[in-house]
Parts: sequence; C-alpha cells; structure tokens
Amino acid sequence: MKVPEHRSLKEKQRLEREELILQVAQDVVLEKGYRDTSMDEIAARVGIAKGTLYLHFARKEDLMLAFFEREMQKILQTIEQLPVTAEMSARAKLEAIVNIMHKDASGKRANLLFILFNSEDFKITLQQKSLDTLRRISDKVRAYLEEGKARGEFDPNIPTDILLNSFFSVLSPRAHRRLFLEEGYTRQEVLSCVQKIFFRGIAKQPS
Amino acid sequence: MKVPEHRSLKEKQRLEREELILQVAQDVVLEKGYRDTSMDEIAARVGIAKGTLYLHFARKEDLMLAFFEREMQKILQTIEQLPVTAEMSARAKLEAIVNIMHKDASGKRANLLFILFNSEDFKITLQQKSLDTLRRISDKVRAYLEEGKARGEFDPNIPTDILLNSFFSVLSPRAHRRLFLEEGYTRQEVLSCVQKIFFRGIAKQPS
Amino acid sequence: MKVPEHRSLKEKQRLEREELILQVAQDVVLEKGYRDTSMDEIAARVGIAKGTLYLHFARKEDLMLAFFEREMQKILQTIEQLPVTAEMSARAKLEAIVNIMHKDASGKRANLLFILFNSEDFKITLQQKSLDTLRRISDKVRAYLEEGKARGEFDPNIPTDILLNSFFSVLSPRAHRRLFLEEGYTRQEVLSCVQKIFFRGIAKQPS
Amino acid sequence: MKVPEHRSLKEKQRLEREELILQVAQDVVLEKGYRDTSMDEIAARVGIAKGTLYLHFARKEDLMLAFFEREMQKILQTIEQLPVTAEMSARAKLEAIVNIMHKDASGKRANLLFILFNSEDFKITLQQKSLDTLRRISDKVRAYLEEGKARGEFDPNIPTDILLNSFFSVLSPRAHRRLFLEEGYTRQEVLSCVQKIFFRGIAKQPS
DNA sequence: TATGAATGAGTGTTCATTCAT
DNA sequence: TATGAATGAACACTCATTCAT
Repeated sequence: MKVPEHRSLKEKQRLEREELILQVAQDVVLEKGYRDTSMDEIAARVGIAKGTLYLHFARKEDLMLAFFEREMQKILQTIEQLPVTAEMSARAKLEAIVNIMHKDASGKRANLLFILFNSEDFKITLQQKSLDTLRRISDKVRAYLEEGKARGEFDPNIPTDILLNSFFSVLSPRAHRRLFLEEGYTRQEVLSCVQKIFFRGIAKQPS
Repeated sequence: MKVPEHRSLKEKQRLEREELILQVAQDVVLEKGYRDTSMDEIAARVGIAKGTLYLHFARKEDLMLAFFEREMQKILQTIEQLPVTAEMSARAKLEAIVNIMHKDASGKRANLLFILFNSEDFKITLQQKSLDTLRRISDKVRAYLEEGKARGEFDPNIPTDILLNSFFSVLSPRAHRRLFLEEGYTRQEVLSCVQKIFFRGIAKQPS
Repeated sequence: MKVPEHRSLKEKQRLEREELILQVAQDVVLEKGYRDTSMDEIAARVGIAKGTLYLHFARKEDLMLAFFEREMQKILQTIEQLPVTAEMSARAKLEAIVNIMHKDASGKRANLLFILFNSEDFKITLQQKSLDTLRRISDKVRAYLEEGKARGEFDPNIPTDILLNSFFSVLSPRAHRRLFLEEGYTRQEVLSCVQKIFFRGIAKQPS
Repeated sequence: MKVPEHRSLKEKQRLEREELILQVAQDVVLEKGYRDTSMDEIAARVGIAKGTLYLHFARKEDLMLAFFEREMQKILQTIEQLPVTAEMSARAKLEAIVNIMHKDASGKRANLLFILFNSEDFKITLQQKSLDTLRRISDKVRAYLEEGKARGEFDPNIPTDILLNSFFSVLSPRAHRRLFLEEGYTRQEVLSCVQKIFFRGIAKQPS
C-alpha cells in the first residue's frame, strides 16, 4: 500500500515542479520573447539548477512546446465543454470562445494562441500533437463560422479561411495590448468594442 | 568653399552607402527574422567589412531602428502627399493609406510597420525620432477616423484609440500572411475582404 | 554465530551484484569506448539506481579499474594454471598464453589487456593492486622469454624488455582488429600469421 | 604593389598562427587524448581567445583533422621523395620509411599515423582527403611488401594485408613508448631491435 | 576612413557525483 | 541499504562589438 502512495507523492511533486517550470517559462517568454529566453534564466527564476531543467524537458524546444501545448489544451477543453444549445446564434458561440481566450487575467492564453497561430515567427517546428490541438481549435471556430453563414448570420461572400484568420488576429489580446497597458482602457471595454467591429463586419448584408 | 563641397560629396557617398546597408538589412531581416540576422551577413551582402558597418551604426539595434525609421518616413511622406479632396469620404482616405501600406509587391512595408507598432516583439527601445514619425502616421489615421465619425461615416460610440489600434492590427499584412503563403489567396483578395470587414464593422449603425 | 552468516550472505549478494556491474560495464565499454560509457547507462542496463552504483564503486574510474583488474586476474589465473611440462618449448608456453588472451570469441580479454598495457589511452592511474597483477602477468611472460633465451630458442641479443613489449603489442588483437572487421580475415588466420612473424622474428639466429 | 605585399604579410601571419594552433593542439592531444582536449585549453595554451580558434577552424573536428592531415602529408611527401634505387632491397626501402616515421625527436608523427590507422578509436569521421593521403601511404608500403615477396625477400605465404597491418602496428613508436619513457632504452636501440624482429619474422624461409 | 582579426560573454546541453528520503 | 532527483562544472560553438593597422 505504501509504494503506490509513495510513488504518487513523488509523481505529484514532479508534476508540481513541472508546472512551476512551465509557469516560469511562460512568464519569461511573454516578457522577453522566445529567443531571448535562456534556460539559465528559467532555471534561476525557478530556483533550480540548470541540469534539473533538463530532467523535465530534454530540450529547450520541448519545454517551449510543452507550455504551448498545455495552454492550447486548456483552451480546447474549455471550448469543447461550452454549453451550446441549438438556439444559440453562431455569434454567441464565437463570443463565448473569445471570452475563454481572454478569460485569464493577463490575457496570456490568447497571446500564446496567437503566437502559435503565427508560428512561423518561431523557429519551433511544432510537433504533430500540438498541430493537432491547434487544428481542433480552429476547426471548432471554422465550424461555427460556417454555421453562421448557413443560418444567414454571416456574409457568405467572404471565404471562411479569411474569416477564420481575422477571427484570431482581430480578437487576439496581443493585438490590443497597448490599449490596456498604455492607454488605460479595460480589457472588457476593448474586447467589447473589438467584438462589435468584427461581428458587424462579417454580418450578412441586407440585400 | 571647397571644403563644404568636398564634405557634401563625402556626405553623399556616406548616405548612399547607408541607404545600401539599410536596404540589405531589411532584406535579411524580412528573410530570416531579427534574431537570425547577423552583422556578419549584412556586411558580407553589402560587400563591406564588419568594422565599416559599425562606422555607420554603432549597434545592431541602431541599424534596425534606422531602417524601421526609414520605412516609416517613406510611408509618412506618401501619406502626407496623398491627394485628398474635400469630397473624399474618410473611408476612401483610409483605404488609400492601407493601399500605401500594402503597395510594395512583397508587403514589406506593412510588415515592418506592424512589427514596430508591436515593438515589444523586438528588444528595441524606440528612439524619440522613430516615435515621432510613428506618432505622425498614427495621428493622420486618427484624424481621418475622427473625421469619419464627425461626418457620420463611422460609429461614434467606439473610442478612436480602439479604432486606431484595430486599423493597424486588422489591416496588417502580417496578420494575414498565412493566407497568402499557405492557403493560396492573393494579397488583393485578402486585403479586399479584410477592408470590407473592418469598414463595415466600424460603420455608423442606422438608428 | 548468526551475524557472520548473515554478513556473508549479504556479502555474497554484494559480490554477485558487483560481478554483474562489472560484466555490464565491460560490455558497454567495449561497445562504446571509455568516454562514451556513462554511469547512467551502466546503471540502467544492470537494472539498479545510479546511486547504488556508487555504493559499489566510488568513482567511474574505480569501476573501470575494477573490471580491468578482474579480467587481468582471470588471465593471470589461467596462465598460472597452465599445464606446463619440462619438455615444452618456451615458444609453446608463450603460444599457450597468446591463446588464452585470444580465447574468448570476441577477443575482449586481449583488448582489455592491451588497453591497460597502454594505459595512457585512459586517464586512469592504475592502482597498486592492478599494477601488481599486471606485473605478475608480464613477469610470467618475461620468465618464459628468458627461459627461451637460455634454451637457445630465442635470440639472446634482444633485450628481454623489448621482447616483452613486442609480445604484447604484436599479439594484441586490438592491433589487428581492422583485419577481422574490414578485410574479412578470421581471427585464427591472423593470429596464426602474427605468431609466426613474431616467433620467427625472435628466434635465435643460426650462427 | 603594396596591396599584394600587405596581403601576403597578413596571410603569412595567418599561417604562422595556424601553425601554432596546430602545434599546440597536437601537443594537447598527445598529452591528453582526443576527447580530453578542449577548445578552451587549446586557446588558453596558444594564448588567444576561444573565438579566435574558430576563425581558423570552424569545428573541433576540423582542427583535429587538419593536424592529422598535415602530419600525414609530411610523411607522405618524405616517403615519395625517398631516393630509391633498383638495387635497394625491399627491406631497405621499408626501413627507410620506418626511419621517417620515427625521425622527429618525439616520435609524434608515428603516433599520429598509428592513431589514424586505428582511427575507429576516434569518433572522427575522416574526410575523404585524409583517407586518400592515408591510402597513398599504405599503398606505398604495400607495394614494397609485395616487391619483397616477388624478389624472394619476404615470405609469400603471409597475406600482404597482414604484413601491412603488422608493419604499422609493430613499428609504431606508440607501441614501444613505454620502453623509452620508463625503461630507459633509446629510441634507436628499440627501433633497431623491433625492425630486426619484424624483418626476420617476415623473411622468406629457406625451404 | 576602412578593415577584419580578435575578443569574450553567452547559449544549449551533458554527465559524474552527491544526498535527502 | 537503495533510490533517483538534484547539482554544477564543463563543453563546443556563436556573434555583437572593439581596435590595431
């Protein structure tokens, strides 16, 4: 009976440490960017030796991918658990997704998603797993966009690819960060305006 | 009297070389990204010694800032020389600006502008001069946005700051790069759709 | 009375494990070389924790020395148990030693012996114990060489030190490894030729 | 007129520096072995910064190969310039080669040749150029060995491959280093005995 | 002024060794 | 006693920056 407990304790500690590393890595990356984030700095901030970092993640790339993947998984899970009803408009569903992406206080999540979506900026070769998760998220959005077109909510003349891309770029908090940081707007305020612009912009035009 | 001429000749040569360096730097940065652009490569491509590069730009950062500044100056000048008439709608003026930003075949300009506007991507602290140019560009856009509001073209309920920010993020080719590169859309096609979304989105709503 | 038994049981287990470690270490070293053999890999292959390895051998070097020592001991024992009769020629006795050194299918033994004899290849300072064993082996060979000289079999004009050194370097399978691996000769064939060269070479010249 | 001079001066300095690096690298490798030779140590011993080392040799491997190649070239050139006459016995020619290999005071050359000939010990993948030089050296020896067989000097029953391999392993000073270093023999003395053993050993037997 | 050789701090990664449990 | 997580010194290699010529 003790061995399993012991193991699970160790395993728990391991996961906690891993979580801490991921959290710190994320902070540093958001602060300094991918290339300026050094394994040295992550280790120092976590308060462990550099070698210990490598017990958890064999390569810098793996660490980076791990936290991207983790964030995306969280988003995907929340999106898939959204309580959608038949009566909800496509816009309402998409707004729910936007809210999820902006939910966390710092907007980190959406930043990461945006970064990933424009992943060519990184010299990271996304692994298949991450690409899959990413694909599943964007497929969900795509499905709602097409549903909206079918229902006559959205303009059918705009290709869904373009709607999809605009959805992620327009609604990314990254794109609007300056407004919170320097101009004193609240997240909610900005989000509300930007959503308004986007959904009006893609709405089906009265003939 | 000769000295000044001599100086101005030298000065002219100096400026020509500087121009060449900036052009090359821009190419390399757009090709490889900021971090993967080395002073060695720039010097080699220009055909001068590395030391000579440092006679023109004391730091890598300065070189980068200089070519951002140069691009912005070009944009600013074109914007300021736009033939605007009283009858032109604010939207038409803004569309003209968007066209300038996307004018060059490769979309380099707008990429650079966007990059700068989100300058935290770079470890660059913009110098006062660059900030001024940037400010003047965005002031022009801001003026047209407010003109549009005053004329009843744009929704007065959305703060101009937010419109301004959306203008730059939505219309940046960077945000839509994937669509050209991977999905096979043409620049013109994407630009047209995205403009449509944006201007519909910010249009004054019928009461 | 129980304690000693207990101890000797433990001791026996300890020795068995030590034997296993040495066996594994030897395999890995012959497979990958000294520098590319990691304590991690040895522990993993043995199926114990790395810390446990260090309970048996305080340093990597100690482990390496231990298995050299062990191999040399085996060789020494076999050499000392050789059924030598008065009628046997010195050459026959030396050939028996060569055969022992090459006996195991893979030539591991002789490789190890050669490596040790040229121990500068390793950053290993041989411990006294190993040096003793080594000395006893080479003394045996030296004795037979001198016996051969005394009997008129070998050329008395060549110093025994030089004969001894040539014996080990000429007859080392390491020196001839290429011939098996790349040229397709059999061990037996090469060994036979090399022995012929050596014993002819050191034979007493007809006056 | 000045430019060429200037260039050749710089070039000369460059070559001198390179020579110095190679000399130091060789010393360190012979002292510590390939794996224990660090670029840091080489740079420190030469008295230059680590970066400077990389101006001359892009990779550690390149540096190592460069000095192997250089030594082999020297040997090859000397071998090819040997004054051989039709009357010289094959043995005399081979002895001349052995002398070349042992010529330099320290015996470094032959050590390097031996190391290379057993190059599987190194994780170096020999470049084609080095392999060619090596091949040309051993071809020369092989030719003399076969000439000796044809002339009835050497035993035709021993395959030339085996003779060749024995030539290099037996006559390598590496194999006999102990005798100089610890036993007090002179190089000449050892060399003479070892040659005697080898050439007697391979001599054609009276039928 | 122009050069490019030289610098050295910094990077990701490995691995023998230690030590709390 | 046995574990394996943690350590940190060491390594090969890069590149912005300097400086003697």
